[in-house]
Amino acid sequence: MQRALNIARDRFADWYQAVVAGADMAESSPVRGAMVIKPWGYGVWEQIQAELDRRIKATGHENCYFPLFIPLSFIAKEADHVDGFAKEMAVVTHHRLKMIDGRLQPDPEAKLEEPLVVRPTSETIIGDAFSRWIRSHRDLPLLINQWANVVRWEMRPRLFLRTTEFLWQEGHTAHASEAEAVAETAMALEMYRSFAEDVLAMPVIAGEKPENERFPGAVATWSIEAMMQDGKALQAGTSHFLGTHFAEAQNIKFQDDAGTLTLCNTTSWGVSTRLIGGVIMTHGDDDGLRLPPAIAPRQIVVVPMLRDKPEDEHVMAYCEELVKSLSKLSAFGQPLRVLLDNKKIKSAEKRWNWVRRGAPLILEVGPRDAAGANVSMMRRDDLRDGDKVKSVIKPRQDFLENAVQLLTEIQAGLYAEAKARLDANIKTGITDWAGVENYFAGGDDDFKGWLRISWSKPTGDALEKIGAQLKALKLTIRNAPLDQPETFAKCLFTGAAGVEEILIGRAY
RNA sequence: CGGAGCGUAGCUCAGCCUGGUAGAGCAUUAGCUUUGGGAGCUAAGGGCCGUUGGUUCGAAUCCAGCCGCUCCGACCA
Repeated sequence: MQRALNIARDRFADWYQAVVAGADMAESSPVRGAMVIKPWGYGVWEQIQAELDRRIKATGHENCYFPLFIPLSFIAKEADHVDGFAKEMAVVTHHRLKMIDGRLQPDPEAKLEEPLVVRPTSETIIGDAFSRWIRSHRDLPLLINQWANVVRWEMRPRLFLRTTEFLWQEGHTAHASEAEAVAETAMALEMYRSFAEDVLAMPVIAGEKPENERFPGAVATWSIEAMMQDGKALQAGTSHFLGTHFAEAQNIKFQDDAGTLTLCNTTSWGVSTRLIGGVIMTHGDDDGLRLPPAIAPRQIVVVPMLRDKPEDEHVMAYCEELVKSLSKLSAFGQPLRVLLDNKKIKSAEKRWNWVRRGAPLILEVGPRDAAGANVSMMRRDDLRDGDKVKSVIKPRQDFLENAVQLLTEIQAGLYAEAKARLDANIKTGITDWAGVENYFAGGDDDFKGWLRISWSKPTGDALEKIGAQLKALKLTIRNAPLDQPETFAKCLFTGAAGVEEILIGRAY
């Protein structure tokens, strides 16, 4: 059968790259690990930004912008933070180039007194501002967000999933009490969960990261974890309770109503362009991407079937009117995003381009459709009947009346499909290490999903040991889901009394 | 940074083992045909065969270095 892609999901890594390329979302750049995000990929990011930004503002946060460059000394202030990020830092050491021996290179005369790091995250530079902005309990809570790019010098980049430079949103807040800060962290986590599920149609498990997977410098880290179609986990968003660690390091203090100088409790939380990788690996199929309508830059694409004949004019006029009528409608609280694809390329090619890009609804309109007031409709979420492409002829008026409902159905359908996969592939009931080994035996390519097991939540060296044990099977602890039972089986690792259930699995 | 594989036309790749004038399909351009859907025929354009050096009368092909990409590890949103 002829597919829109020439690689199927059984070669998942190759398939992923084929989808990104086929959907024309991004490409690698001359700089290793840094990607060019192309209009269709960036369009998805703009939808993510727009909707998440609404939610961030609705919960009382304000947007700011902090510098890309951070004085090296700032990073050095929080010891764990240094440990976590030192190995992946881009550093600016000079401010001028000079031609020396015929080669353009940094001018030794123009060496910076203090090197600047390119932000890998902004806790330190925002903390510095917080220490100046906060004086009184009346300045709290301070709720800030920024949309920015960050740089982490990663070893093995993968488009969208792990790039040297990536785009994200980072929330940073300061609070008068620990309880308030923890509540803020929970709020952000819940915002991410609902955003992932309702907007990206990507079901996730929200929970707390174990001690050894925490953000460097955090007291506690929570995450949402999504299951990709190869069974691996993708950490899709994080929320960190930083306690007073950064407040201590950066002197973020306030006078309470009794006049006592007190350290703030701070939080930070973020999601990145990685979400786009998650959407691809959650919803893509062997014909390319399938975009949830809520984030599709174009939800309906109209492809006129032109043949350089006089009736083309009528077809175009009909299509223009159709697009105009559709554009008056609203779905997911926003005006419908409709495109008339009038590029001067072959119609058949247009169709397959939109299939690969994952436009939720593709309408083909030929002379006979135009004459009969019909449209030929393809649903990207339900493209084929066996090997054949399902193209359904519908009266134009019916389509207009049902378009919004249809998009809502597609959104729900993609979620339901992914949710069923997630639920079916979290295995419970394994109670000893031999069972884990046995379950994850066999090839890396086998679909395994995750295990939900009980443990005694060891810390320190005991936890390190478990980490190493898991690592031998390429497993990690993903998180301890928020939703916990009343009673627990014995700890799978130690045999001690269980106190918590955790998810383990392979991850990106 | 370690292990494996790969760099040949815009794209996907063959040719390399066994050295002897640079190939195919798709895409592009032109003409004709076709017209409910990824069309057919004919013709044309398009290559420092990643890069530097070595071996050789002769290198896409053999050898070495370098650069880049992909996969597997270590790192990670």
